[in-house]
Amino acid sequence: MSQTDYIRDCGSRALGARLRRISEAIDLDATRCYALTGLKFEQRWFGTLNQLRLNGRMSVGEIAAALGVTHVSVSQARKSLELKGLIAAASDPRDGRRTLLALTARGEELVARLHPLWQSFEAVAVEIEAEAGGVIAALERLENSLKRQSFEDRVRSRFEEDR
Amino acid sequence: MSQTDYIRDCGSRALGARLRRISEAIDLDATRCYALTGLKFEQRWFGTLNQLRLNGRMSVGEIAAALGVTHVSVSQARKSLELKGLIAAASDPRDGRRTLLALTARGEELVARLHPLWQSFEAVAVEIEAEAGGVIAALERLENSLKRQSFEDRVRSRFEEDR
DNA sequence: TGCATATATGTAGGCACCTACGTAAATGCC
DNA sequence: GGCATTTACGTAGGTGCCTACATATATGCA
Repeated sequence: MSQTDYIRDCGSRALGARLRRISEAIDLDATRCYALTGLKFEQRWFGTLNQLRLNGRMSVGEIAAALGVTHVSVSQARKSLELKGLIAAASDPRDGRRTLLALTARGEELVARLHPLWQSFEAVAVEIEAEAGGVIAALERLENSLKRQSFEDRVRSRFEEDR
Repeated sequence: MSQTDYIRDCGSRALGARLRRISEAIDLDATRCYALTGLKFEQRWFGTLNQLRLNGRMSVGEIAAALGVTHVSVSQARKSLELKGLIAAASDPRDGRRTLLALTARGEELVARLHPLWQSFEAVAVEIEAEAGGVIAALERLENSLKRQSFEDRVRSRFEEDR
């Protein structure tokens, strides 16, 4: 059985593993690209920095929602961003539960410096999408399918039906 | 900017992050499904166990190649599998560098027990592919594009061209 | 006003992979 | 046969996310 057959034939893990592998390949390449700028940059910073660049001050939860990740993920990235002096955090005066994040001057500088590279990333993503045709649309359809009925739900009905 | 726009517009991280997120969602659901069997199962075990089920004794490198992951990944999964007595490892008499892995009787048992669930996974993956239409094909096209020219390469030419 | 419930986010530990590095065995060439 | 190079895989540390749990603040209702 070739790898393609393995992947086609073997269910959730095959699909999940494949998605992850492509994701990791892209991320790794991007990490190498940051080296072009001579900067030490953590991939996970991008989402948060970009949101703050676009929208200014935002709460942890808002950033998480915009990125489609958990607040924990943002909370954790935020720690290292603060350590590097790229963002500042403050409690929201209107709601003591919220933590507002904003770019520091240093963060603004870094973002400005990285912007050309980010534009290259974007252009390449567009290029690949054009070349591979319909990837984003396919992923959207996949997401919608899973939203309609989760993987777990589907397996449960089949598995319990078969027993 | 809505999340969809964010994802469409923002390059490598957007695509990479999306792939990862879907992957994680599927993996998490699958983890929950293992609970149906009352077994404690690590997702990363599936690939190796399945390969050994299909092919019998295999080396670390062979499994890694079949799964499309690094040997390190297999080497690490193997450790926990051995701890659980599911596989046995032995040096290959024909090549002292190679480590051959095989299912133990206990491993065979577990695999037999999980097989119905794995079949449900497979059926659901097929169902989703039918519903979402062309996901596997799109991923293949994406993989082929990246194989033809890596993300890094593409960014490099654009970035250095722009400077 | 008080209390039950909801919301926001931080901490801890875990997951499944990766790269970098290291060591041993095998191969190939002189 | 000896040595340079290649191959195989193990170890160490890291990445970027997750769930579970916990704590504090806000909201809504009696």
